[in-house]
Amino acid sequence: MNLKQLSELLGLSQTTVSRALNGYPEVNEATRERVLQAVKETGYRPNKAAQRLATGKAGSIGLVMPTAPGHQSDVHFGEFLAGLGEEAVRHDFHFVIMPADPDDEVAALRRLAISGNVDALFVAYMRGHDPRLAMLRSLSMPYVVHGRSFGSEPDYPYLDIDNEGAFYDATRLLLQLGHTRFALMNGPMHLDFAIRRKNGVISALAERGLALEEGCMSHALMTDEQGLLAMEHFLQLPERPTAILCSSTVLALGAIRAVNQAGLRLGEDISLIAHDDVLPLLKPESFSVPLTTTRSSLRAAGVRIAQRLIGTVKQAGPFPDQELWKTELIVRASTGPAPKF
Amino acid sequence: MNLKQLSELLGLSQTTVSRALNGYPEVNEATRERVLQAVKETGYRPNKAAQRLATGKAGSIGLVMPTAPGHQSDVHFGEFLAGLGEEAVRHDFHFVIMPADPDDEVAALRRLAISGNVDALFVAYMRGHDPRLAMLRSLSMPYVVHGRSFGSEPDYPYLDIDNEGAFYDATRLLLQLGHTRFALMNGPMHLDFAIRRKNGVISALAERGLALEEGCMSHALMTDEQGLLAMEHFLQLPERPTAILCSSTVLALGAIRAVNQAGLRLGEDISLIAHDDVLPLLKPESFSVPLTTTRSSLRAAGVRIAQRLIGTVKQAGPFPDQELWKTELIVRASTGPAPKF
DNA sequence: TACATAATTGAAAGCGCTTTGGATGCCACT
DNA sequence: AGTGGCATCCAAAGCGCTTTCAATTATGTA
Repeated sequence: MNLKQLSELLGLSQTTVSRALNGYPEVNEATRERVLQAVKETGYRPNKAAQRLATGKAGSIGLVMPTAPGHQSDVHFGEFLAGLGEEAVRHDFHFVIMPADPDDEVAALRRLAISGNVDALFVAYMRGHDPRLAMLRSLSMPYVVHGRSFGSEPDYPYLDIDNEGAFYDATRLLLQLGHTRFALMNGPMHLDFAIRRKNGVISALAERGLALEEGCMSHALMTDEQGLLAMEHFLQLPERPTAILCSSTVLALGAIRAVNQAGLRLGEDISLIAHDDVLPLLKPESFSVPLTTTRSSLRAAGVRIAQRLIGTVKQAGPFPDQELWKTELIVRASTGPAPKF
Repeated sequence: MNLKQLSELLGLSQTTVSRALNGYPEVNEATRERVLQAVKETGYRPNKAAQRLATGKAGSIGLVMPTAPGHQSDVHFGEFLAGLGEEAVRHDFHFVIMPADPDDEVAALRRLAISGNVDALFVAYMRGHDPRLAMLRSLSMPYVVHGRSFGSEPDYPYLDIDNEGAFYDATRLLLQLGHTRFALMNGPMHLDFAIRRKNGVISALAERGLALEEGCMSHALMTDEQGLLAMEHFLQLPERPTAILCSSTVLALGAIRAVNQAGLRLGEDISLIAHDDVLPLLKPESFSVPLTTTRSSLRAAGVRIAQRLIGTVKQAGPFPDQELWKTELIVRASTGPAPKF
């Protein structure tokens, strides 16, 4: 069943039927009723491809999913997607996901944009001086960046959390507890959030005349295995750190295992603060020693970005271009006074 | 730049240019070269919407992502998606993801199918007597089911792992180690894999004249929190089970925490076997007590399903309709002889 | 040389929708 | 009766591609 058939069935023109369906005002209410009734009876659905060709709108937002043989799938990605989805489903939007090799993201993004399959783009996993920004700017397609790109002019639409502030505050808390030996367990070095979190730690330490030793910093994928390895390394240092800052509860999972294996007690021998993306899988409050965290819901960010993206496509009012969310510092049992030596 | 402009530029007809681009044999090689060259220079990309309208093919596979406010995002889902993606990217396919309320999956799937946005469907989270099967059959669109639907005629295309066999084997191993008190920590009751795994346990036990007590079975979302709760419950039973079968390493994570908190030793007081989907996040071999598991890579399943789906759309040879993968039973330290009372 | 055959290319008809630019009829008002 | 304004509706022109059918030229064969 297509428009033509439907309109013949009704004895109307395609024009009128189309207008009736799309809520145009210049159609008689009685006629509209008839059309709607016929749609119900025949089960007519407009052909999306045709609609898209005619209007240029696709009703979808695009994103690139980094993936490759051997590439770790990322829990954080799934959670974020759920947030986007939650909002999209309210507006009858869908996603087009372009899987791409992580080394090929710029090209993949461009391909996605000019594929005509999407109305707007969502971009994540931002890096310092991210080359995608220039490309996006040249694209004349709405987009929102999740995160920011350290070193680039912040004149693009983004939603980010205050990573630097979060880790600054967390570090200050530990300083107040008397800690002087710090270690930072971070995400991959080139990623923006990792850079900012590091800066947050460094600047809080600097205020007390302290520095972050080179060996007290790890950059790795945020898996529990990497957390274990990094912590094992820290624990072997001659001047063992007593205060650990951790970029994810997933890393913390492994880190804590290492702490336990070394026979140390979390919250006493070692204090640890992790950033909590509010993954349903890992609740910091139900760790055996509940975790002190900086919290910001990844999912909520997904919802918000979807709102902005879809809103822009539907031209539903202006949205703030830049949003920076504060995180919450939630103190639980994994932090305590620095041990006395 | 569109086809018309490009063809005028080349002094050729749209027909010839189109054929040159799509690899038709009846075009002069020299001409094809010229066209390809011009494409490179102009950066011409065919409009997908038009292509789709003309051919009816979208170059994409569709899937429904269960999501709702408060709905747990599922690590397993992300991992599976990565597998699909890995294969899709090799064929320049993408996904269209339709987020939908879990209660609305049948309707969402139908909407997706008739939206004309996809060439094939992937379906997961199968339930017993799943109502989606009948719908899919009526659809005349290729699809592959991940899992099966207990109680339905198995005449649909699927890829599944031998859940019953896996848990049968695991249970037998524990029986051989002398265990007599079993508990099963399962996924949501209505899901097919949960039903089959339960059956596997029950039939292995039945061979020894044993039964699975009602209180020794839990059905819940596969998160570590649920694992903790279920295990705490098991440990309070008057006849405490010594052998635990667990539907996911994620559940096991919480379960083990409960075991530790109760001051019991894994592999001695309590033996545990978990099913391992090979999540990069959770490696059973790096648990503090390495986990005995039944293993089958979720990601590999994703790759394979994508192969079948894309292959079918491209009409690249026939594929087996039903595939049932065996799991591996990998013995590590979390299983040991039944304790003597 | 004449004719069948193969190799290349093109014109034009869709694919199913939206939207522009009129029609048409009806009414109120001069 | 003449005019302008409304409310409705429609024919037809795209949107940018693929594909059928046909035309043209080159090649080979009798």
